[in-house]
Amino acid sequence: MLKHNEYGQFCPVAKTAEILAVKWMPLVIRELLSGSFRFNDLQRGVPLMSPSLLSTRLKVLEDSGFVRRNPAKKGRGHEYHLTEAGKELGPIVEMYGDWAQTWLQQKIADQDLDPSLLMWDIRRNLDAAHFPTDRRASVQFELTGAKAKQRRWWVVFEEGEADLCMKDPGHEVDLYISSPLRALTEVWIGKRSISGALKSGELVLDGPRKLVDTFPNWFLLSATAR
Amino acid sequence: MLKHNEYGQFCPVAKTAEILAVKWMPLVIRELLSGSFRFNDLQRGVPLMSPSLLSTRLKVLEDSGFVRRNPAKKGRGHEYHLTEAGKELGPIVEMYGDWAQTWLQQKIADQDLDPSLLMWDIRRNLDAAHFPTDRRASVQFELTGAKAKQRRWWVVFEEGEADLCMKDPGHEVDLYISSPLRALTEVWIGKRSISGALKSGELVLDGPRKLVDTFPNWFLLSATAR
DNA sequence: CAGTATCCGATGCGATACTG
DNA sequence: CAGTATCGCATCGGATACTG
Repeated sequence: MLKHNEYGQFCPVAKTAEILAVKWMPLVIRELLSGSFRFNDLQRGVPLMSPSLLSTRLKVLEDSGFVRRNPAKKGRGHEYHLTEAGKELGPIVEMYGDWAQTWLQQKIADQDLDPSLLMWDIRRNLDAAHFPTDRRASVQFELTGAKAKQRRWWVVFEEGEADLCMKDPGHEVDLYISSPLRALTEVWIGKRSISGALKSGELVLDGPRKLVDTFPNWFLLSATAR
Repeated sequence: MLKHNEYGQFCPVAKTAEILAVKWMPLVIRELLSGSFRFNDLQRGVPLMSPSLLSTRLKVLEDSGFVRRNPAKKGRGHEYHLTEAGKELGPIVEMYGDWAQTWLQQKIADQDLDPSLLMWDIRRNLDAAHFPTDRRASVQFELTGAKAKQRRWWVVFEEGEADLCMKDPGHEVDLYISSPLRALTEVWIGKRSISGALKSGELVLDGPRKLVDTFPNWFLLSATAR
């Protein structure tokens, strides 16, 4: 008997669809490709997916040989890594991004705006190596228009790492960044330019010249925007 | 409220997944890409999909602007054609095929063998222009091992067209082709070579030299095999 | 923290029948 | 021929709670 995700066709397209044309699956793979390998990190990339469902999806990928699950090097739990076959799904997922970027230029829906998802994405792509300081430094984001609890975020650069906090870590802030949630999201995914957002006054950078001017060097945009 | 195929994410990958990560959708698009544009023809490519579901999928594609539906030029009903945006899904679907071809080399399951799907695919890729005859010609396929009712097929070449019949059209047969269903399927999708299948004696061509020798010229393999 | 187990409701989708 | 309408069950998947 045919399982629910099977098509009963020998066509290779159908075989791939049995893996990819399943709810959440492309997003799980996107997360794995983007370098998250702990369960909790993966979850942050798909916050609306229940943990049990994420677990079963990962199991399918593991059983099919596209993900390898190993005991975590540090801490408890496991690490999930794409196998070579799994990594080869990368170009497909990238094309998803490119295609949407080209052909779905409609406005981002309000319900798709998500401060924590945005900040998590941003943090992952910050280039700490190009952040012009050698001591610890702190950047505060303020997403105007977001709910109070998700309005302020702090990124702490330290020893080449960038950590994201939802609570004020208490350090002195070196750079203040303020923007409406929508504007920063649109910049992030490449729908509008940094310079345009600055000119319009929506995106505001407040801090020492050195940090403001180098902003585009260490604030990297999403993969599809680049 | 989020609809069932939506993810609530601004990420372009998620936006494409809302279209493509839906059951049957990649196969419907594959059919549209491969040149079927009548409802019935589309159905022949996804025989296990119910017509009502095919209908709703087509409607989604139409409403999203990836398919255009026009009154049929001949006969009743409509023609479904991909828009430019829809056609741009072609490379993605092709990569599905390539990826499976590279990474899913497991044996074709028995339940995936389907004589009518195979013959329909084959017919669509026959190159009538390279079939070496100027009058009407007839080729009989015998799929040994298939159920009696799907065992024999006839292709009639006439005026540069190739027609597929499940019933003996009564013409004199110019070329007899015989093969186990599995062997012909594997040749078709590129898992094994024509010459290998001939040498092993599984694929047998019986007819005038001219037709036998030119077989690879007009019997074209699936897109992913090429 | 890193997942699993359980529950239950919504709905996706397959089957069948029907209609212009 | 070219689809639509209806029905009903299976299952998908979201929510919650729980455990090592």
